[in-house]
Amino acid sequence: MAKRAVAADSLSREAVVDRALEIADAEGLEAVTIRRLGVEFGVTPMALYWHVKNKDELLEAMGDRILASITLDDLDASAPWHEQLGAIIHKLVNALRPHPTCTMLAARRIVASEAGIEVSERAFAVLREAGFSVRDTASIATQALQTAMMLITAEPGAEPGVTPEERERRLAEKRRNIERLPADRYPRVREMVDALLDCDDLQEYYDYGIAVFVAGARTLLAAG
Amino acid sequence: MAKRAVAADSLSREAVVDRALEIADAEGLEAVTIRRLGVEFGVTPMALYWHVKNKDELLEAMGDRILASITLDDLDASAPWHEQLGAIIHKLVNALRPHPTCTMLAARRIVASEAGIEVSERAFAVLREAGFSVRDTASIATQALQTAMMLITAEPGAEPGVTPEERERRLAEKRRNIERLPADRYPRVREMVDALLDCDDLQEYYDYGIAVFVAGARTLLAAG
DNA sequence: ACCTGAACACCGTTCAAGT
DNA sequence: ACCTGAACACCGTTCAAGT
Repeated sequence: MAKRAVAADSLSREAVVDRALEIADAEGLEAVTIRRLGVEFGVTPMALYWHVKNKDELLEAMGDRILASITLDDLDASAPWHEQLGAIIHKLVNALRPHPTCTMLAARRIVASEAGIEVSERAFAVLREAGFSVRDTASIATQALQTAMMLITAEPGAEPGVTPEERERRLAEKRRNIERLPADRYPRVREMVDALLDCDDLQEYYDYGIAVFVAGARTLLAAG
Repeated sequence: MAKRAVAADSLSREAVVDRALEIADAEGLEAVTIRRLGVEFGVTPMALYWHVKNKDELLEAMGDRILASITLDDLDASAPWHEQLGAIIHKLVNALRPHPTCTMLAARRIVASEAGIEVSERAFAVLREAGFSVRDTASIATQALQTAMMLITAEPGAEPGVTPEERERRLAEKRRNIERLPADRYPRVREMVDALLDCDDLQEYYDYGIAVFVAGARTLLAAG
C-alpha cells in the first residue's frame, strides 16, 4: 500500500495550527481544544505539548499564520499615500475574511509577530512620508489596522463559526426581536432591519468601510 | 449589631453581575467563573443558577449592564449631525473605558439589549436625518459604534485585567522585542516605539480617533 | 525525538433533594 | 423561593515513563 493521505497531516506544529484554524472556521474558536486536536490526529492530548508549548502559544501561532498569509510586495509604492493606506487595509481584510472567528488572535499579534510587524512597518512608512507626525502616525496606523478587524467582526449577517442552519436560526431570531420593537419608539432600527441582518454585496460593504476611514485620515492631515 | 455591609451584596442577579464586572476589571474576563462567583458570595456554585440561566446569560447581562450606563438625554439634538455622531461615540467610549476587558460583551449586545438599541436608534436617526441612505446609515452607524469599541481595545499601553506590575512587565517585554528589530528593515516601527506603548494624553487619543472617523463620514456624505 | 499513562486542579451544568 | 450534594462530562497541564 502506498503512503496514506493521512501521512500528510501527521503530527507537526504546522499541521496542528492548520487543523486548529479549520476547526475554528467551522465550529468557532471555543471548539479548538488541546484534547479535540488530540482526537483529530488520533493521538493523546499530551502529544500536542511536544509541538506547542501550551494553548496560549497555539493561539498566538494561529494569529501569526493568518498575518503571514499577507503579501505586501505587490503594493504600488508610487500611488498616493491614501491609496496605499487603503490597499494595506484591504490586504488585512482579505487575510482575515476566511477566519472570522480568529480576528482577535490576529489583532493581538499585529505588533508582535514577524508578519504583523512587516504590515505595521509599511503602514507607518506610508503615513510618515505623507507628513503625519510620529504620534499621529501611531494613532492612524493602529486605528487603520484595527478598522480592518472591526469590519470583519461587524460584517452584517455574519454568524461565524456556526452551521448554516444555526446561522439562519440566529438571524431569524434577531429579526423577530427587532420587529417586536414598538414602531413609535424605534422607527429607525425597524427601518434598518434588512440592512443590519443581510448584505447583498460584501465587497461594497468593505470598500465603503475602508473609504470612510481613509477619507477621515486625509481630512485630518489637511487640517494639520 | 446593625446590618452588615455583607448584606448589601447578598446573592441576587444584580449583585452577581456587579461582582462579575469587578472581577473582570481586576483580573480579566477569564477570571470570571461560576465557581469563583460562588466563592465570592460564600455559596455553592449551583446557587448561581437560580439567579442566572447559565454562563452565557451572565456574560450577556454584563454587556447589557455596561450599555445601560449610557445616558442619552443630554445630547444636543440641535447640533450639526456630525457633532451629534461624535458625541454618541464619546458616550460609548466613556461607558466602556472602566471595563476594557468586557468590550466584546458590550459589542455583542449593541443591537440586542434594550440600552444598546436605544443608542443604535439615536445613531440611525442622526445619520438618516443628515441625508444618508438606509444602507449607508447601517454601515456608518455600526462602524461608528464599533469604532468606539476598537479605540478601547487598541488603547496604547493598555494591558487590561492585569496587575500594575504585570502590566509594566509586559510593556517592557514588548519594548525589548521592538528594540531588538533590525534598524535597517524596520526603521519606522522603531521610531514609533514610544507612541505605541505609552500614551501621555488618553483624552487626546480618543478625541483624535473619533475625529478621524467623523471626518470620514462627512466626506462620504458630501461625495454622495 | 516523539508519544503515552496516570494524575491534578480546574471548568460548566443537571437533577434530585433539602429548608 | 432559594440553596446544597453528588455526579457528569468536559478542560489545560505536569511529570515520569516508554520506544
